[in-house]
Amino acid sequence: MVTISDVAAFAGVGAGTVSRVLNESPRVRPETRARVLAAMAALDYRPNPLAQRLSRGRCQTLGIVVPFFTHASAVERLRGVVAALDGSRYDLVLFNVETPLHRDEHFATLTRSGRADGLLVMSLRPPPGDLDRLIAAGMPIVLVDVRVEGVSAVVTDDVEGGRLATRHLLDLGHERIAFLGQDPANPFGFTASGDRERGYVEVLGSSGVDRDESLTRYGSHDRSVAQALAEELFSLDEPPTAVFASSDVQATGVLAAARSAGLRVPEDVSVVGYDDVEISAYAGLTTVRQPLFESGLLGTQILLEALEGGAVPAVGERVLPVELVQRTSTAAVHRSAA
Amino acid sequence: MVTISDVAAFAGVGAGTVSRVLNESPRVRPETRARVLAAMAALDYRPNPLAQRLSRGRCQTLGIVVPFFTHASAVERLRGVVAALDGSRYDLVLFNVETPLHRDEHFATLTRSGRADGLLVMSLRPPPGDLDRLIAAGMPIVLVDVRVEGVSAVVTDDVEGGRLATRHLLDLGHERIAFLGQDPANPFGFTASGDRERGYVEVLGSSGVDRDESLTRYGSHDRSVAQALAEELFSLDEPPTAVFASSDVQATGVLAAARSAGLRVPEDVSVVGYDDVEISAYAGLTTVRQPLFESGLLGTQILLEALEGGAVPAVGERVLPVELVQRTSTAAVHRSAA
DNA sequence: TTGAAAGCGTTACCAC
DNA sequence: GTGGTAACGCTTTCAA
Repeated sequence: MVTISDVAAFAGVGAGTVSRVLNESPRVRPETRARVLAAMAALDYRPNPLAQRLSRGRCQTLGIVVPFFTHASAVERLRGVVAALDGSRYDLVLFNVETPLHRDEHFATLTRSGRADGLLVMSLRPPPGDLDRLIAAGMPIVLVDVRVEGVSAVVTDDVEGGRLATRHLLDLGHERIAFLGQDPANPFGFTASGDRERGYVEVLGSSGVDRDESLTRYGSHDRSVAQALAEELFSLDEPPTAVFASSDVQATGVLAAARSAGLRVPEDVSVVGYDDVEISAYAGLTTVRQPLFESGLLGTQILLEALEGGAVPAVGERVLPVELVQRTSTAAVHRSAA
Repeated sequence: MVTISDVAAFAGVGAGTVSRVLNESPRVRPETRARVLAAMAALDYRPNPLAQRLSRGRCQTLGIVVPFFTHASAVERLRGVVAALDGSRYDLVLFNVETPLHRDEHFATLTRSGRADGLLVMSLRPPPGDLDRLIAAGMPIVLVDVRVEGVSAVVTDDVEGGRLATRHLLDLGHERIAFLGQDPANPFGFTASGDRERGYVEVLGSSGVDRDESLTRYGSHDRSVAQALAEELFSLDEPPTAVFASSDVQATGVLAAARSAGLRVPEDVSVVGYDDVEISAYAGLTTVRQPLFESGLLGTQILLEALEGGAVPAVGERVLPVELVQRTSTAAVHRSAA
């Protein structure tokens, strides 16, 4: 393994000079630089990243904490992260979270800094103690899809998204609109589904439509779970004429349930999803689009800026827009059915 | 920042002893250990990973090189990788590849070792020069979904997969079977699609069915591209009665094309995919299942073993099984249509 | 069993 | 401009 002092000896200079050449310092005479470069080439020298990192006190790494990274929406966000990192000198290390214990373990190890120079946290609230420790240690942190007082974040307005979906269904004449989402009291403290539900409840209320609590179902993010819940809804004495699912994956579960119940979409039942992931266009799903890719991209860019700037980033919140994307899973309510 | 010598001073021992406690060496008297542990707790000491890595000469990191990591099949493999890494002390750093240039850049930086202690390479052939350099440097490497002489690999038999799909369609009485896949002369040198095509050609031949070259279409992995290609096929004077697509994503494009051409699946046309990703069950797609999750898991386990063992791993090839999964997108050919 | 000290390969400060 | 030389914080060898 050829080291910096080998190069220095070969070129007849000091190690410091080689380092300066390496780091493109202007304080090196051109001829010296040339000699050093020649030596590096001759010896096929590669600086040892480990030594650089220790010496600089930075590990050239961005940590991404993401729950259920295989979910379509998470993958889409990660795509944005990777795009933002492309061409930068930072490595991306992935911390997947499937359980609250997982989350705590990751944050515990991350507070022993040196594993990441900056942190992008998706959808989940870091444990307060660890968060304080990280902030105190000067670790730049950007949140995506979750907000915490005093931390920069890229978010969307989930309540508004819930309103958009519900208003769309009301406009089509639906009144028996089911909501299928995640229990607001989930172990991770995810708030997105609950916020969308709030938008749904709010719009129902302001439209003078009584909310029928029996049309609300909570379950995990699995398609199969959503399908089972939707089958329950469809077998009610007075089934819903429309279902608002708080994610597209769940919405496809609803579509599958409709199919197995012999219901036509959108003739017999309308379905609205949330996210607009890749599968949604294929499924013809009307949905609320949130800019997933952009959220990952922007969050990472903010983080990189903070890292380059050196200073602690100004805390700020960027709100990305949501919009309704109309496809073929929604239509005017079929009055005779009701 | 509290360091190892702070702890040593506090506990009244040498730094070496603290290190031994840290690394669970048995050569520490219990009472000494207790004193050191107390000191660490009192000072809230966290070892600096950067220093540990430099000193040990290992960076506790696994590099994963993966083309198009957002593709469903890649995500599923990554899920296996993450599962295998869960609980290990290794970080996962992700190198996404979208272009041949991308690939070369990643391998070039990786050869300056110190960014990863081991490498898992998916689906693509490392540039020979870099590969030799990496192997010479003693970097453990495991390939998944690709084989290179002299390197450990986890693979499946894609030719056999192609045979399974084709035989299934022949058994159903189809003879005009289209193949929709990737150009064997693609810039990455991906071979999976080409191998599946070989299986297809082979079985057609051995069954005495003439292969109609006009029923072969090549395109990128996008659903929309596959859909367009399938639309071409369906508008032929003598359209195919079945399509074998070399991935499930492409197969769903075929399904969409059938839908837009007014063809019923499977009554008018049968479709077989490949991979068995999550969406396939939802789409009711008959497909050739390959163990994606398992391939990532096993590849990573082999890599970890090599890393723990210290020695260069024995070069070996693990072949995972493929199987036909029958769903509702295939049926006996409708003779009257032909 | 333990302490002292020599690495690990850079960077960065301080003279010259 | 450049060389010499402390750091950086840990692991590990060598004595004791």
